[in-house]
Amino acid sequence: TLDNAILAGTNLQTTDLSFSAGDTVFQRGAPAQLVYVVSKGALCRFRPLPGGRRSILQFLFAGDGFGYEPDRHYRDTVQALTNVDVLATGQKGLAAASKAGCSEALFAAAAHALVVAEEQSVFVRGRTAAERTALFLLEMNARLSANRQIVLPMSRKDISDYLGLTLETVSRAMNEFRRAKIIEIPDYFGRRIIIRNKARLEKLASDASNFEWWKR
Amino acid sequence: TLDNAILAGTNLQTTDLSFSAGDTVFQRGAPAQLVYVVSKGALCRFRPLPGGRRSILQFLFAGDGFGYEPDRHYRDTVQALTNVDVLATGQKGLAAASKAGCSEALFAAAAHALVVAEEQSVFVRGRTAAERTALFLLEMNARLSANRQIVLPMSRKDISDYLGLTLETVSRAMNEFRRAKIIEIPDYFGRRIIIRNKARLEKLASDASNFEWWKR
DNA sequence: CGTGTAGTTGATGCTCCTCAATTTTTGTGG
DNA sequence: CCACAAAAATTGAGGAGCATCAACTACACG
Repeated sequence: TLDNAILAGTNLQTTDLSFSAGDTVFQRGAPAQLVYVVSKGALCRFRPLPGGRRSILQFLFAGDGFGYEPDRHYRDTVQALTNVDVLATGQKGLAAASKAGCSEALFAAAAHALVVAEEQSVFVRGRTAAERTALFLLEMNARLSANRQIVLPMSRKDISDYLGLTLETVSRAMNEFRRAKIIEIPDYFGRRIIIRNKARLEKLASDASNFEWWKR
Repeated sequence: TLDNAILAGTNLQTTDLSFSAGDTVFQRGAPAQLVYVVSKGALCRFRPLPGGRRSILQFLFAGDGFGYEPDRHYRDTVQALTNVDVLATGQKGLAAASKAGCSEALFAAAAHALVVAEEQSVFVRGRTAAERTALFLLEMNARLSANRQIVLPMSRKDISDYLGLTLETVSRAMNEFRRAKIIEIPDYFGRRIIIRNKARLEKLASDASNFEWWKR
């Protein structure tokens, strides 16, 4: 949301770009040249960890911005989960623009992004696998539900790297929800999900203090 | 560090305040009226969790700022760990000051605070108890070591709430370090600590990608 | 039809949490 | 200064939860 404000406040020249599923938009450590906004599709922003694991910090959907860095280099890697269209513009112009007029809005956006990041770090702690999975489903429901069903753009491994679990544990948690009639997973290829009992899901996720931190 | 910049950029009237060990400076949910900077002593900023547990987001030492909120209410509780002196000023004047001149510096500070929060959330994940404890000791070493020894102002419980572990696990980890001659714990509860083998501590903490994220 | 991929399911073990007892240090009152 | 209680830390035994390893199933692709 910080990146959104940065792009919104500018009337700079932008470029349309497309990536295929699996493409890397940029890698951690590369010189930070562009700032992006998602037009269509889904991506993830992550940090590679020792041992072939990843820590996924954020899933990115239409309207989400990414790629702004206070320093010269990208701190995370961003990869496309599906085919995506993005809007990009250079960082150099942005620095000038921020000095110009819209720095008040920029500060508000940065402060808000900080709040979101802290809330997220609170909620990952000390929670059980079921609680985190329930929270994840509610978050995805809020962001990409269409006529009462969710189509997850990410694999079980992606979810597990986001929640700090293994893909087996995520799979088990989801199928326990299914057996308990809380959700439905129509296809065997388990990406389409229908929430049957949102109240119970919220109860599971609750205890987790504020389970609505992702609402902007 | 966000709060620091906010106070640094202002020439507002400030008040000196003192708190005793254990005092609550403000509670989550209370109307946010003041912004603070620590002059002397140590505090912690935390979120109460269901089950009598806490998630400690930050330990605060001399020079650290806290209490700035984009919204009307404090999102966390802040408690004094030792006797502390703080400097405080009202938030109303700050809003005006930020609109005036120093918003560029404010944005930079907010963006930097965001980076720190994200780095921290990465490092809490997926690490073992020993890795986290090693990281904690290195962080405290960087922040409050005096002639080669650290005097921790916080209890084992505080540390465990910061690292997302139990106090027993923290105690065990520390004493394993002691047995392995990595650190020394002479006396005075377990609060005085001398690092004997910093290299090995860093090796333990490493794997944890960037183990120096706390250096401003 | 095979091959590859993503997901599910099961068995086993390790790490850390829980509960409980003991030791060490601090503080208080005689 | 010493005895006593309270607080903080250490240590141990047992158990819960998740990771790991491994097999198996359904679907997609040529």
